[in-house]
Amino acid sequence: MENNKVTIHDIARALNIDSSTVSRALNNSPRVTQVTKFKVLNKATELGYQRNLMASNFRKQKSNLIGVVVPRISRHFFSSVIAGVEEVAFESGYNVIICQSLESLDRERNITETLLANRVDGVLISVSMETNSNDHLLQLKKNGTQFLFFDRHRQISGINSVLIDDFQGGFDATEHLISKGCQNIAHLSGPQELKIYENRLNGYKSALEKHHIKYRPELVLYSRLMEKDGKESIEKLRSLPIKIDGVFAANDVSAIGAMKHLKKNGVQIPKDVAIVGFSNEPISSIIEPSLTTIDQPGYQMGKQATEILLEQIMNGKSLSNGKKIILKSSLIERESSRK
Amino acid sequence: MENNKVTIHDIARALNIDSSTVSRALNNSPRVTQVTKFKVLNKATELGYQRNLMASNFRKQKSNLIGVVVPRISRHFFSSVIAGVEEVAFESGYNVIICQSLESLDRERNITETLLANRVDGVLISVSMETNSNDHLLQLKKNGTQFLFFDRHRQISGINSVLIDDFQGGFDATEHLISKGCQNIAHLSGPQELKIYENRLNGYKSALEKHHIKYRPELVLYSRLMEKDGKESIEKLRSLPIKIDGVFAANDVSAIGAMKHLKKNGVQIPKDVAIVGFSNEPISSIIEPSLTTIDQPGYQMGKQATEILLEQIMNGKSLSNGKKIILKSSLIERESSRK
DNA sequence: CTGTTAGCGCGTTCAT
DNA sequence: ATGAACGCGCTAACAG
Repeated sequence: MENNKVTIHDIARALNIDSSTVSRALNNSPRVTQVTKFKVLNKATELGYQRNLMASNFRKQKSNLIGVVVPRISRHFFSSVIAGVEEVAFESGYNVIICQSLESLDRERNITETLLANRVDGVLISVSMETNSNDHLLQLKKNGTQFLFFDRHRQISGINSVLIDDFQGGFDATEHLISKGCQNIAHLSGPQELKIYENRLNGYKSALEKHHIKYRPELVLYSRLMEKDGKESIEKLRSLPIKIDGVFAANDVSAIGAMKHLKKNGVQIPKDVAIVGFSNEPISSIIEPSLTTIDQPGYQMGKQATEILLEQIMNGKSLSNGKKIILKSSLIERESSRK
Repeated sequence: MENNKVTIHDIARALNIDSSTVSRALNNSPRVTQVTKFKVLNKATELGYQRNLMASNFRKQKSNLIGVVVPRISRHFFSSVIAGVEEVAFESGYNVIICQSLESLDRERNITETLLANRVDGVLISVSMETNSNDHLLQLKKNGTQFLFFDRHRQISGINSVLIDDFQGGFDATEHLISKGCQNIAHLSGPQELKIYENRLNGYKSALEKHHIKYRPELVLYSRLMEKDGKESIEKLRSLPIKIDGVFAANDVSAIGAMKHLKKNGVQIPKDVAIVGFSNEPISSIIEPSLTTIDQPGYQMGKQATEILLEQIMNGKSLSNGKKIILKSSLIERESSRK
């Protein structure tokens, strides 16, 4: 409970040297002799000294903090990304501060404000579903705070992104359904403000075209892809004159909502594979869902994004301008429990 | 790119008042007139002032940071906890810094050191599998840094914990298997250094006793509960003369390893429900695994733990001494795909 | 190699 | 209600 009040001055006083020497010794500066280093280190442990990074960071005008903004940390994709971020950051002596936008633009604005006030050295962000303007992001840019998009990005000149090949993912998902014999394939898409949903939709269209299936706009439903949206979308689809025989959902959450609703109502989608979502829940690989997923390399994405961000921080600027790193996703087909 | 150099002094100068008045105005102190407040606020936005929390925190000797230490953030239980932590912390103006021990004691020590150096106001920790000593935790205590265990705790006098009723969970899981007709139930347990595994094991024993099934020590395997441990445990069990007809795994990861191995080798566990693990993966509720889980309220735990921690921080000390908050888990049985 | 000096930006005395 | 002055703990610049 005793407040740790030991500072470098206390060490200095005890040793009859100057605090700046102590500082240098503790930072292992080459400009101080081994003997004094030794003495200082000893005295430090003797007095129970603990370095005060708050003071050090403040003095150096560097927080050694990087902020990560995600819609919701408990979604496995995002927590995987963060796992990667934390590992790379930790190795480089950075701490990671986590913020959830909870899919709210207001909150996202609030968060960037706080991060700025805390003088974080960099920001990694995957924007919310509501984010349809760039003002808060431009503020980061104007301020000179290094940042980077991952996954859910927006178009801002000069800002790099680490992305997943969403077009290919949408294409693969749709083609997979077609290969299973589906002809009337619905697509649950998200806000077209977000490039990722636009791209997945384009992949869907492209696959249909390749296989000479007519694109029907009424089979594409737009929502914020929450669980209830999946449910409601299924409702709407069932009221159509067309019999849907495959669904491609643009995220896992809506897919879950759709699946639950289908099961609850005992609806059998005729063809074998029904829903394709984007996810990489590890547990899903041991079960037998009628679910094929396009798995996203979240962990890898987190590591890579952080490496780039740290480089930007080092250089005080991005070397590449508005570069997009595209990672591959992989289609994982699982043994279906439907016959 | 222009460095934001605007400080309260710039505002003061522009207004021909003192910086201390500006400081008071910005902090909405009652000891400053409305007129000057107004002028200050206007000038602030005009000059593009941004408060510097680094300086403010340093001056106030308060970081407004709380550190969360988890074994691995990408495990759904932990990311759920963190989601809850972040929400509560954010509302109270605290930032959350995330650290992963990756189940390594060395890393955990390293982390507490960093957190201390960063002068975090409090720490929430769920210890690693390797953690068999308390030195680093006692250091926190000695330092007067408020902290709290959640889930994986250790016994330290005066330190509060938020836990899940592991005894009951183990009991429920085992009794469930018994109700399905299992008689030879194996248990994959973890390091007995950790109370949670000891308690789950005790629940297992207790359920056996209640139903007059003899406890056989050779059916309990101890490991660090990684995927490969699940696999290896199954191997060992198969080499026993006894035919296992049920498995109770003390966590989800080992359960996954076990399941995968069983399926790969086409082993049919005779009875209907085979494995009970601790998890709450949301996606698992729409699929049809031969898996019953004891779901843990991670999100709720995160919120509650944070509330207690913030209270401790407010008071500079814990009001209750070594209190244990016990949350209930719930057994979730899923439609089995085995016949 | 070490000491001296001077802040980083803010909040908090104590005056007035 | 406002100003003057100081210092949080540390590091960087310049001396010597």
